[in-house]
Amino acid sequence: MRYKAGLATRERILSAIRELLSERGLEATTVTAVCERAEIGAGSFYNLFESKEEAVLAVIREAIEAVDPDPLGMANDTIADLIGAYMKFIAGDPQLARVYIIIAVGGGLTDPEVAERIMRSHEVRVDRFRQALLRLKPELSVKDATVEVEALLAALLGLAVHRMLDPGFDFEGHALRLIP
Amino acid sequence: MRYKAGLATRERILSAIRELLSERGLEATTVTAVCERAEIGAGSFYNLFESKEEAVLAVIREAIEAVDPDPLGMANDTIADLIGAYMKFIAGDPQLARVYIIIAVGGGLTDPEVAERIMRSHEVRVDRFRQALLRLKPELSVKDATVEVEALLAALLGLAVHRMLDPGFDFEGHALRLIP
DNA sequence: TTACAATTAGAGTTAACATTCCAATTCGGG
DNA sequence: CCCGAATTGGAATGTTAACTCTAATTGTAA
Repeated sequence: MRYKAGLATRERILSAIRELLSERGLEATTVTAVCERAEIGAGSFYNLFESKEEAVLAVIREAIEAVDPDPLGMANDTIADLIGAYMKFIAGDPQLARVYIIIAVGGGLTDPEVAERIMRSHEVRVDRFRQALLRLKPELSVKDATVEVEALLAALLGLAVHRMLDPGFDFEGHALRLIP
Repeated sequence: MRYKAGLATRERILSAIRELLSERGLEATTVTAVCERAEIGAGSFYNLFESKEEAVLAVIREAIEAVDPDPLGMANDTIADLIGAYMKFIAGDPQLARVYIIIAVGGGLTDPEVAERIMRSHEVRVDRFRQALLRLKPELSVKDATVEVEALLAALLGLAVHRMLDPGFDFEGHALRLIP
């Protein structure tokens, strides 16, 4: 893959996978369906990806990483900032957010690599939120701060999941109410 | 299906589906895998169920119903009672709880009937929690009570999802902290 | 006990899936 | 403009899924 045409096709494939994953789930994301949506032949797909799994994992990684944008240099963010960033991800890129939720719940079970990735990204998030919370309430013990942060993140996750099931759900209103 | 043997086989099939769904997700729940685990031939399966879908839907319905046990006669429950019942479902029947979460998130997308069922069961839950909350805090408007209840249910859902991803997660401790 | 319906196992069918192969076309550096 | 490499579509392959068929066995009501 060195020519422009190849790179463009690669992007079309990844877009098709993103769409199919978020609209119809992992089961419906077949190579045939991806090729149809990307308007390419199967040969082109396998010219650019080793396997279906590799291509799907690329999108899944992308979704997991998108949950925590700018992992560096946020050392002074407030809890409100962090919640805002989470809201921005969920509301601002609903497609990738759906991929994240679907994979976190459905695929995290099956694929140990995905499960590992999700848990690791969650640990990072807990750390960051905890630091922000301790700056806001220095009187808390680390343990109490951890509990509070875990509850906060679970609530955000629950809101995100609910929004996915019910598109009319006021995710942002509820997320704002979670700011301590 | 009128003989005892048939009924027993039917139960073995439903158990196998419950196990496979909760352990390995919808994709891995194939008729072949179900028959292997239930130690029967494919002929027996199709003697008892019209299709794979019918059998899987039977388990899914069971899981959705289990979230709200005893739908009648809880008119005087407190919020604490209702949260306790939810906790009992999640912690007391982790297998069926996993099925519920997996289907609510992964399958609710694909299958409109499942999505419909999940939303309906959610409405019922909101009603029941709201009534309990209004008994506890009569000064709240219906609107405010709805918002509070939606946030509470989303938090419970988030905790349940998290517990599924991380079996060591202290679901019950966090759920108790949600009692108003 | 007997007769008939229910149950059973597993081989066979069909379709969809991931993947491979290849001949034809397109790309772009020299 | 020319040539080797990249890219392409689509037909071919092998596998696995859901489901059907059938002959043999088992259950039970009378």
